[in-house]
Amino acid sequence: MTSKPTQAGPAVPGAVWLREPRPARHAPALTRERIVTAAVAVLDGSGEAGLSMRRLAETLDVHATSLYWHVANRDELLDLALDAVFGEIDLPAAHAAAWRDDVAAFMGGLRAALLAHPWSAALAGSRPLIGPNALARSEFVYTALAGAGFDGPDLSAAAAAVSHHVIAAAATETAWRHGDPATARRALNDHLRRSAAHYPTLAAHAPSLRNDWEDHFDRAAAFLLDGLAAHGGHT
Amino acid sequence: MTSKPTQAGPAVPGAVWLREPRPARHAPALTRERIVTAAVAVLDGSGEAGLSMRRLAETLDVHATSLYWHVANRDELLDLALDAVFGEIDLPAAHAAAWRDDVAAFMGGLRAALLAHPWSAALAGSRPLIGPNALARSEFVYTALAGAGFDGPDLSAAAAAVSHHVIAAAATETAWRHGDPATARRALNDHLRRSAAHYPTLAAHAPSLRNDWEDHFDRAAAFLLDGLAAHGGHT
DNA sequence: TGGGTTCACCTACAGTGTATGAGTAATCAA
DNA sequence: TTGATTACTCATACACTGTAGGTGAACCCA
Repeated sequence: MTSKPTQAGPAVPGAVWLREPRPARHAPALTRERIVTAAVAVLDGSGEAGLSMRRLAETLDVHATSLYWHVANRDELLDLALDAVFGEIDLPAAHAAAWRDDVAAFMGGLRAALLAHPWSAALAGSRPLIGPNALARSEFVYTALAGAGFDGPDLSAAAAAVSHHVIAAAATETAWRHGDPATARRALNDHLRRSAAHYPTLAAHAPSLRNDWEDHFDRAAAFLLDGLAAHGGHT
Repeated sequence: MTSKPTQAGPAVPGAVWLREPRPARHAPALTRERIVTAAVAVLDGSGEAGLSMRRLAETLDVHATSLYWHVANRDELLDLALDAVFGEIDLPAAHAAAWRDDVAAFMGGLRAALLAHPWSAALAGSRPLIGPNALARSEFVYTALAGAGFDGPDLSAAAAAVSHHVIAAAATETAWRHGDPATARRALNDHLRRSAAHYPTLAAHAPSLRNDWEDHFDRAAAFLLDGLAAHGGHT
């Protein structure tokens, strides 16, 4: 009877985080870490659909099935890659005097990391973010908002609102920028022109839309932050 | 030389909306509409990964390649299915006296539609929402917010903030509820317990998290709406 | 030295999206 | 009514996917 991969179990969502990486006895060729960084590189170059186990293995000079010793399946690999992106968010070591600065720093850092890896925002919106790096960043927002006076369900709601806004905005931005950027825009304009009677307000404002993404993001973030400030109590 | 599918072109994102459905001369077996509703049914039953062209064709008593006469490729089919979900949002025919009621109605309707089709929220976050149904709903929010005093870039930023929050919240909710709901939660708790020292605030609040999704959603929505109210000017 | 573990490899399978071309039935022009 | 054209379905085929199962070599500890 051969050895069974007892660690790399079935494909239960979120189960990666219950599993330690294989302990490396003496510098094996493959490591979970090496695999994940290679996966991020492939994802950056070819997007989510462009990551196949065989192609990833090729970049590591290894056969595809060897990856399954270190990673249960492709989906878990995506979890790990995504958490690696969260690891790139760098936050101030100490909290600022004003909670709003902290939250703004988090939003900016998260947005930058997600935009730097265009595949990541869509992924972040579609699965529980419970990797260690994601949790560490969450902790930062939680403490910042707790300092603002939030507590209990309001605290988690506020934190969720902040993350949600950044992730969704980054996902929309990357979605619009992907591939031929003119196409989606032409489709939109075409549609609006043909039925401008139905969408008068939209038609009047769509052209100004989608020009300066960062400005767009900042305005929306300001709305949210002002709303939070009204509830938090503290300044 | 056989006829070429001149309409169903290459896989350019957003290009579905530039293409009319095939004109039905006399009740053909397959219709774009029939395909899309069947696709929604399969998606509802098996999720995004469960939708294959062959399986969809089977439910229509048709061969897989026949679908490509009416739909360019799988990706466009997803675009169409998603827009069909947006079509299920029913909004008040006339605008309410208070803009906030309109926006709240939109948020509730969108959330309900996305949750009714668990595959849809993740999809909505990952592609431009420019289908006719999506645009019609956008128009509603735009006019409501315009009535609140928003204009120019602020208007589109406000509208985006509203949609973003609903989509991201619905995506998170469905992601957590998918499959074995206990697993992600156990992974989170396990992680928090093992390193509670690193995540004190998170550890203190996580248990209360993820219980009442609707309450969670409403609180966050209130934060955003209050923030908008502070900027809009009008009541 | 022997036994057990670690881990990369090979083979194989069922399934995927979709390009291409052939075939059929309905329509239109004459 | 005839012939040509279009609208549409089907069949074949290809390159590629994730991953289960088993094999064998290198290493560790006894």
